[in-house]
Amino acid sequence: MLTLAQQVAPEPAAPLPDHAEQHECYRWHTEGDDRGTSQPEGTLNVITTRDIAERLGISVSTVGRALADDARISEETKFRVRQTASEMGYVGNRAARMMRGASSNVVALVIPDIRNSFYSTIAHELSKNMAAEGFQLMLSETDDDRMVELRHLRELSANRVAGVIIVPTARPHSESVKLLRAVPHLQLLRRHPSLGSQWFGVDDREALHRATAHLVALGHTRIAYLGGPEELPTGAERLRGFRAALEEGGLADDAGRAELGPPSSVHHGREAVRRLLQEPAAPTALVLGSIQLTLGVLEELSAQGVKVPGELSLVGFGDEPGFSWWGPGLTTIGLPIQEMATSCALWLLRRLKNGPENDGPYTSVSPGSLVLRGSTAPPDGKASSKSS
Amino acid sequence: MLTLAQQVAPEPAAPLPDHAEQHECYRWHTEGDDRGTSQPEGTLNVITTRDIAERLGISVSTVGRALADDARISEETKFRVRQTASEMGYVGNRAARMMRGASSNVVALVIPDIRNSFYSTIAHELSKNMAAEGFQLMLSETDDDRMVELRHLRELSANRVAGVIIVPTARPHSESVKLLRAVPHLQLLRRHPSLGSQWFGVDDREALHRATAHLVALGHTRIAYLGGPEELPTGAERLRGFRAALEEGGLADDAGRAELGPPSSVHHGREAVRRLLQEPAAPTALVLGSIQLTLGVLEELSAQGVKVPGELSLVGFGDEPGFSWWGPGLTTIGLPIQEMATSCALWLLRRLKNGPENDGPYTSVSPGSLVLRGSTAPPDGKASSKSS
DNA sequence: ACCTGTTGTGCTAACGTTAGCATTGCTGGA
DNA sequence: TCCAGCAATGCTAACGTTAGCACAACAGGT
Repeated sequence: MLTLAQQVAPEPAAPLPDHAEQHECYRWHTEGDDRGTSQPEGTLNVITTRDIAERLGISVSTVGRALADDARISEETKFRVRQTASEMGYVGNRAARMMRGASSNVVALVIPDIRNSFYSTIAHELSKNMAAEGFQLMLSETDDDRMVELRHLRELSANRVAGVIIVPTARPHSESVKLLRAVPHLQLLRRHPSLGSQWFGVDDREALHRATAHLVALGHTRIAYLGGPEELPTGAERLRGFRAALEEGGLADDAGRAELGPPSSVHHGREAVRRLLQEPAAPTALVLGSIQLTLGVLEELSAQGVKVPGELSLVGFGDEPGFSWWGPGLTTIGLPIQEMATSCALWLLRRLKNGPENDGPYTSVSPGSLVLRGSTAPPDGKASSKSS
Repeated sequence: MLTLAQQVAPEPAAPLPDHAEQHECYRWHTEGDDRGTSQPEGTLNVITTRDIAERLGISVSTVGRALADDARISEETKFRVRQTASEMGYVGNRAARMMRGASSNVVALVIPDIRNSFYSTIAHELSKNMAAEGFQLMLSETDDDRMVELRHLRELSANRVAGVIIVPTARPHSESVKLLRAVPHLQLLRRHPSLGSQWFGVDDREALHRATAHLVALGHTRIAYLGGPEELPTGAERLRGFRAALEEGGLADDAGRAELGPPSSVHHGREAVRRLLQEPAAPTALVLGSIQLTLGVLEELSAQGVKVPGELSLVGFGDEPGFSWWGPGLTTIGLPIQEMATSCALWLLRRLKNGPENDGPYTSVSPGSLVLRGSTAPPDGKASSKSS
């Protein structure tokens, strides 16, 4: 069978190595019989307004104004300029324009990890809304490391991004705070007081409160919570919601068990749930506090063949594609990320258009919802309501 | 119970509306008793080298050289400049530097949709590798629309990005081709001849060939393929692999049935598999040609309660978290996206460092692998090998 | 005393674009 | 005939940074 590489280059067929053995196979073609351009790429001399002006025998100003559709330029000149610009492949230089005081058309999204579907959804909504208004999106991943965050913010500042939407690390560096102060910005999901009071988030406490209360109502008395560390604002809120629900349910202090750790580690989710199940008085119910942890827990429970909700009732976090078909269907905490992201985008766009006017403290809290499926039941093992 | 908003603003508690009813609740605080800075944000006058020079009574050149750690500047001056720069919160203006011929430190990733985990994995790897070398990542989503793609490429060109990694649409606009020609670029996964011969992709044909051959070997004689349109290079290759395997298996022409459609529509996956199962001579096996279609199919089969592999053998595409715990475990086509993305990043970095030298046609083809789980079996219904 | 080299710094131009002001040629009213 | 007014365009400076060249001060060798 022919492979793609062989189709592309009609050289004598050097058979490809075994697929199972290596991951990549490189091919340098020595001759350029390829359909692609033969010009050295990336070396194209860039066209400026001056080039156009010289070609047409007019001044740079006129060219600039014609391209900007200035009213003072005759239609005929405009037409000739535009035509020539197009012919010569002119592309305006935004860096030069920026130096004349214009602001950039780039906004940045600073998040822990784009692979988390939470954040990729946000990135998508943001990108879509921003692109519609002519803005480009810059993506910076912090990996929840404040120094990485700082490095990114330095770069973003140097690039003079017009705005920043950030899911901050637990305790941003003081220089990060300074840098953000010079740019319209918005905190998302997590909130750190030093970064100002523009914040869009979810009511984490309420969300976990409802999830936990649901388990309490079913009659569970040994409930565990597995979530992010308390130093993260979201982690702290979620833990509070969990504890509050236990307290309100009149459960003893030792009824609840909280296991905190890195929230974006699938691996940690697997480890933690394994430990929990091996304990002498293992919990009969488990609430989760992050998507990645949920993914890990689901993997581990599947692997171990734990019966849900028979042996363990489970409330997940977030609502990923696989959650609905996992085991009996995963009861989970659903969050309106898409709507939130859109709101963020619109807020930032308005802020960028209107300037700092009316730019007082601003906060938007979205509530979560409890999506009831089959993974929760009373502790005796009888399945409860099952609906999607 | 208190909500976050109330904690943030100690105003008389206006009770939050019912959570189930609305998605967001806005709060404008009229007074700034917030901990955040009281400076008008985003209005900070930006510091330039000139400001530093004036403060120290030296020339801009000296400041510039001190900051660039030029050997000709005395250590003492360097120290004073750096200190003052830090004090004043100086952040170099990359736009100005770019005008002096320096290239930008931004590379762009142009993809259909970041929500596809395929692409978010790529974005992550790219971002990580690029950030390590001081590059920032710009994200552009095309939604598989060539005009959107064009608009993005225009913006990217205006911003003078240093490089572009692109998953092109089926038939890029001729202006897109021109624009890309001026920038070091690299095609990923999909390949369009007009965009040159730098390409990293997977052996789509081989991957689908193996998946289909696996089903043929099990004894299936009515096999369906559900994948992207033939106009996409990946779509065409996958279809070819599917057909080739059928042919080699000695099956009649009508044994195979190909259903083509939008590859990134989960909804279309659901619809299509529903139609397939209702047909008079419904297929006994199904191979999929995209992640999103696979997600749709899994949802639909779960919802309908179709027995897999009893009633239908299934080979998915990609390897998402949920695939291993879906039903009996999904046999699927695994692709080394992570490794591919890393290779892309390294290639582009090398290209950016070394310039166009040695920049001939280049192609890298990664093979896929068949991950055997429980969703495939002989047509009589007996389960085959089950391993993860 | 002169030349040479070194060290540290300043001056100036240039990158591509745009905004303010000046200039040219023309039309129409006094 | 002269000038106001307008339309169309040109000239120049400025944005912040950097590279090339010039310059000043001083040391060491002849």
